[in-house]
Amino acid sequence: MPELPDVENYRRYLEKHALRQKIAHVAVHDTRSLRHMSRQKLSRALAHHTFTTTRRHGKHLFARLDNDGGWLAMHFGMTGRLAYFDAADKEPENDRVRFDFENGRHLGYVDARLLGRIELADDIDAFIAHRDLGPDALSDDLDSETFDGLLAERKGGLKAALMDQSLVAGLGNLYVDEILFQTKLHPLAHVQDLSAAERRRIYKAMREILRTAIKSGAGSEGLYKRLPKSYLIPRREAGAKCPRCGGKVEHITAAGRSTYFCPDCQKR
DNA sequence: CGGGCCTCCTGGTAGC
DNA sequence: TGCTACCAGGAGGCCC
Repeated sequence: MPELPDVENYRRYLEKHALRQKIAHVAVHDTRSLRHMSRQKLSRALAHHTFTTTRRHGKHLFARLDNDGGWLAMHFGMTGRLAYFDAADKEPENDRVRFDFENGRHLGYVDARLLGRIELADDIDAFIAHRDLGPDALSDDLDSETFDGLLAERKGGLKAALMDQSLVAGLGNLYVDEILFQTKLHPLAHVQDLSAAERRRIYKAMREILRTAIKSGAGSEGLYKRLPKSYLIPRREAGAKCPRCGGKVEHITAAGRSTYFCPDCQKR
C-alpha cells in the first residue's frame, strides 16, 4: 500500500515533525523490522544525533544523520507508516521501532504485517544501485523520452513492467491499476504491443496520478474520499461502478496481483 | 529474460 | 456467536 505518494507524504511528515531534534534513545520492539542490523547497531548510530534532511527514492524514505553517519533508510512494505506522538502512553499498536527525542516526543515506525524494513545506508546512490532500483517515477530526470526508452526495450506484461522497481521506482499495485484505467489499457496488455503514443500517455498519466495522489493526502486516512471522482482506486471491488462509463468493475489476477479494471473502457 | 508460484507476516473479513 | 480459511500486498527467491 505505501507506494510513492504515500511515502512522499511520510517524508513530508518526518520533515515537519522530527527534523533537527536530538534523538535520546531508540526502542526496537521487533528486530524483524531491521535489515542486516542489530538493535544495538541502530541505537549506536542514532543516539545523541539528529535527522538533518530527508530524501525519497521510489518507495524508500531516507533520513540523513548529522554525524555524517549516512542515512536511515526506511521501506514500508505494505502496512508501514510513521506516527509522531507526544506521550509514551499514546504509542500506536504495532509500533516496531520507536525514536525517542530529547524533547519528550516520539516518532514511531508502525508496521502491522512486518513486511517493511529499516536499515542504514552510507550513500543513497550506492544503495539505489545495489538494490537495482530504476529512476524515481516522479524524478525531474525522468522525462517522457527516457521513460519511453525504458519501456520500449521491455517485453512481457505491461502491469509487471510498471510494478518492476528496477524499471521505474515507486509504482505499486494500486497506482499501476489507476494508470492502466486512465490510459484505457487492459491489465493483460503486453509492453511490446504498445505504440509510442501509448507509452507517452502512460508517462503523462503516471506523473499526473502520482502528483494528484500526493496532493490528495496519500498515506493518511480517508484518501479514497479525497481522490478525484474520476479515479478507479476507490472502486477496487468487483461489480463496483466504473466512474467513467458506469459499467461494472472486474477483478482478475495480473502479474500475480489482485487487479481491478473496467472491461468496457479497457479493451485488449 | 520472462512468468508463475511461494514465502515472509498478521489483521480483517467472508463464509460456514 | 464463534470458528476457520483466506486474502491483502511489496519484494525477493526459486524454478521452469
